[in-house]
Amino acid sequence: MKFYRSYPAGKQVAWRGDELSIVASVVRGVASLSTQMEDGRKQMVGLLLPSDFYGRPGRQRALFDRTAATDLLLCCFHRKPFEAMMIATPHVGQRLLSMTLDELDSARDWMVLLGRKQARERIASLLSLLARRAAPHPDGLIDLPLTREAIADYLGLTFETVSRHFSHLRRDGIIALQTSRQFRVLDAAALEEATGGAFAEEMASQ
Amino acid sequence: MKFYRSYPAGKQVAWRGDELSIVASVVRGVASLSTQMEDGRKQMVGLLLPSDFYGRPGRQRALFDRTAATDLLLCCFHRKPFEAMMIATPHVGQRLLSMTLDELDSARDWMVLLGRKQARERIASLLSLLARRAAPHPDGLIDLPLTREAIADYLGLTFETVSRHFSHLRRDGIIALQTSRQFRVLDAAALEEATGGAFAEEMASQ
DNA sequence: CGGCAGTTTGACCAACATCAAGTTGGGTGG
DNA sequence: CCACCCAACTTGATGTTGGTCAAACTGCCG
Repeated sequence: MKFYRSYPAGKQVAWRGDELSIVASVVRGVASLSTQMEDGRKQMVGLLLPSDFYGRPGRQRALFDRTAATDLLLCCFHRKPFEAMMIATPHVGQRLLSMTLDELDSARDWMVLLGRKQARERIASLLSLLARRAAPHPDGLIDLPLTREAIADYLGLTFETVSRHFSHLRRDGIIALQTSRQFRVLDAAALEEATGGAFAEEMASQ
Repeated sequence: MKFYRSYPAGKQVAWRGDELSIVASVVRGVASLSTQMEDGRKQMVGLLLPSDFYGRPGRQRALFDRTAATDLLLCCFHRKPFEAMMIATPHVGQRLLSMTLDELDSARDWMVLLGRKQARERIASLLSLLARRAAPHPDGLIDLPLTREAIADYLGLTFETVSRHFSHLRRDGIIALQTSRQFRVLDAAALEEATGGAFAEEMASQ
């Protein structure tokens, strides 16, 4: 019933409007959810890191594009049997409800970022998020699983603005860039300060 | 087990961090979910219209402020017994999961609006949303349940920008403003055009 | 050694924010 | 009943942030 699928970095996993025949959870790698407007403007609406779930029990068609941001390994279930299992074993549904509510809170946090934060704050927020969620290498180096363009699409900016503010944060001594895709936090307090305020979600467990 | 509570327009129903002892659904009126950053920047992250549910089964504390945008009537349940009922009758949980997934899709649509749409498109999108969801008066007049400032907080703009673009849409013959809190759609096609693209959510049922 | 995608940086520009007057309209008290 | 008040709204002048356009740089792959 359970099976694995892998996708190379950059590969589109599913398109908006596709039949949603499977649900899945991320085992390794990073996937993104995004939409594109007719004129090409693009907005990422979710970033799926290892352990995150993706799927829409009870829905026929995908509303957003799914892309493998890095090499990606998914643990998949066919949707129909999964839905049957949800009905048979209620606590699966309860667990899924709880995860969905958390995702909703994250989405709302992101709305604050997109609606009110400045470019520098948005980038600091993303770096802070990655520093918390991504497993750092032993030397404190953290992989950036996204290109400048993908970051821009996530933060509602252009890739030029993203690049500029990476440079600013580097010049300010807050982060160091090893390559353009790996960074290190030099001054965690200053980074936190630069985010413009914690996410509401972080208070959830308190 | 079920009881009703009403609040006058403008009244804060609950604050971020409050004990979440009840869950509720909106019977009449409009409520908003919002956060405020330390420096006062405010972002609304959800608008609750009649029939919408609010509450977080399984969560202790509210992460967002809740305010009555208009006079508001809520149908409330104490959280603990409600949670017990969810466990006892699984289809309540399934229904709630489905509603939460829809809300997540709406939130993601709003992220596109906040991240990528221009001021005029944001306002057209909100008017289009209200035209679809709010019951119009027999003569096609639609109530605006929000002040310019609340609209600005929802759309990630300032109230001046909101006011200016209302005027533009009026001058363009797309809408008419009866008072500043009631409008009529004069050219539905042009309004749709001005939104910059449909919400993904609208495709859900297809 | 190209070639090319991804990135950086600069110069300029446009959209929206900010600051600053006015205007409207409903409500209150004289 | 009118005068006043005040919050909500409108409109204008100016400033700032981030977008756009353009050019060069890096590093990886064939």
